[in-house]
Amino acid sequence: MNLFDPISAAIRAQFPEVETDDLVYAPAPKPELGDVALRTFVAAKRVGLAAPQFAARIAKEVSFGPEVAEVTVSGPYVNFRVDRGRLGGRVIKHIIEEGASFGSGRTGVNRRALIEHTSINPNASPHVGRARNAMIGDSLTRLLGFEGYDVSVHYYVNDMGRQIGLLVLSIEERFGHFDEHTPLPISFEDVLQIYVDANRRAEEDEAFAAKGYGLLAKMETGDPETKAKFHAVTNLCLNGQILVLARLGINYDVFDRESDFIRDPRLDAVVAALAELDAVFTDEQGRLVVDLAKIGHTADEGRYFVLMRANGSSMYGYRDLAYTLHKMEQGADLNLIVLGEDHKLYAQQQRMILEAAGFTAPESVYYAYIVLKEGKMSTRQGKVVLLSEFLDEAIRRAAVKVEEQCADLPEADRDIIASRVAVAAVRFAILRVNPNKNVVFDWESSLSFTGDTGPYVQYSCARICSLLRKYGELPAEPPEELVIETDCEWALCMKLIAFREVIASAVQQRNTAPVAQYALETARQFNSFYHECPVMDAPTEAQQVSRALLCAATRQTLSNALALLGIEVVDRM
RNA sequence: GCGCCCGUAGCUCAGGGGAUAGAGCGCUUGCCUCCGGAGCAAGAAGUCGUAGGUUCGAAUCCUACCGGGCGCGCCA
Repeated sequence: MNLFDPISAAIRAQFPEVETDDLVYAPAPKPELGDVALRTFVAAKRVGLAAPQFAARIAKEVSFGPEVAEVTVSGPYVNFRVDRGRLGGRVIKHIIEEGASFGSGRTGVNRRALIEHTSINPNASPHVGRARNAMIGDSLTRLLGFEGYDVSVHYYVNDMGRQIGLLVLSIEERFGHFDEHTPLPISFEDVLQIYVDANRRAEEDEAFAAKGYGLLAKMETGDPETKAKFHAVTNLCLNGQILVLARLGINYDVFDRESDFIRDPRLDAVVAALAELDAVFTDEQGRLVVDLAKIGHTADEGRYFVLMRANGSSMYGYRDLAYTLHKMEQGADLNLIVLGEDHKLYAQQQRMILEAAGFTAPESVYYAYIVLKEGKMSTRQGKVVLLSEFLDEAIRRAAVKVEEQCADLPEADRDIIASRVAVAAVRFAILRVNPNKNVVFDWESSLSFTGDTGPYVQYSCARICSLLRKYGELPAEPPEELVIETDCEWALCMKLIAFREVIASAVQQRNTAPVAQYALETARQFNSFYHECPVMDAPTEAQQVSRALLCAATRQTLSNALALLGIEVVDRM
């Protein structure tokens, strides 16, 4: 459904050389100028006229249908006054018919997508910086699902590595022997401090650090006892992490363990292909190294990529190649991976290697770090704001507010509302910022419930719910034409229909931040309408129905937008 | 040093070739006998990092510089 198709068709009837895509519509900058503005720059070029001349000819020569009430020219712009009731009616009807899928471009129907995100080291409770990855990944998952993709969410469990080795050592040292079958003597919450201590000690105590590597080497050879210990520790951490993330509504379909990709037979083909190109060699110290210069890398920096250590143990990047091949073998139409911007070069190197060997790499989505005022977060140094603490505080603050607003509701209901509001605040604060920007973490602004926040959008929905409860039943069949007399009703209609373009662009850019921005603008537009236009007390019944329908369509649109951000609406708050 | 990203109001952020650059927070002022004040309306606040260039038109594209973030051979 394209609202201005009739206008475009009329113009093309007169000027056949103009393409539909050349005709760009936007709300007129001021309501006095008209309802819709057409920019003629592109189309004018096509016709071979200067934009102002072309605009004038459109106004004079084209005969428009009943949708258009008035045409005026302002320089290169053609401003239309349209039949608001007719077009608005079409918009509302469309939204109500589409319901929860209003806005979807259905670009993913009958297609499969695989997305990997979060993939935190299973060593401690996640901090809000890591959560940015999870939220972006989860939001993209929802967006792809909305578009019709069958999405599978993968979490790569890095259950190998020196850091896990150090953790295992420390726990064993302090609490004695354990394995996969005896319950660990510690809880998830204890791990962070143990991890911090272990890292500090490894810096000073060389023997300790070496023991960590030793454990890793044993792990790599498949020693069952070591494997059991690693699994015990990583399971504890992973389960704890999953629970925290689930509180934010983030879930996963598949957990892939790094330790399953040691010495993967698929890697032989990759190394053989690289050897064919003379791009892999064993260096003087016995390491297996890729020379990326042989496969298209131009800079000196990052030219060499080590696959295996001299002692024969594999590097993370080597195992990751196998994992990527494993993911690509699933045959999804779209493969995404969400990575911190510190992984950019690494991901490029992986891509180069895979493509040189005749495989394809997933598409990367990057995000910049959330930093503290004091500098960047570091789990190793314990310099973090934990996601669970952040969420706890958000819930605490939301509960206070819900208590005073919804005193009549049972406690269980209030708890649900407080938790949804808290999640809205937390997710919105992070998701609304474009991922390529650093975020300086601030407790106050990210836990605010007023202004440009998730709860503000939720509040707008709750307000509509309340209003529609009082209004009563909406007509089953919305009328073809609405009564739209004020500028703010019309502006709201225009805002609602713009949702589809926002989604299309979000899908294309793999970025849901604009969806958050859109939700804010729409909520603001609605609240403005709400204060200016009474619904129940509108002068005529036709007007009451029109406005009530406009409210319902707004709620649907906001609810769809919030759903993509992983935020649930509430009918009271 | 080289590469990638960012620089817009006091602060946090939108806008990423087109009409007078927009929000929120904070500040000033109105609005609850009125559908929810987690709200609305208005005001003050900007050489869009700097300097060149491309264009009918640049916050937006290009180049250089400045400032910040990230990365650059046996961490993951």
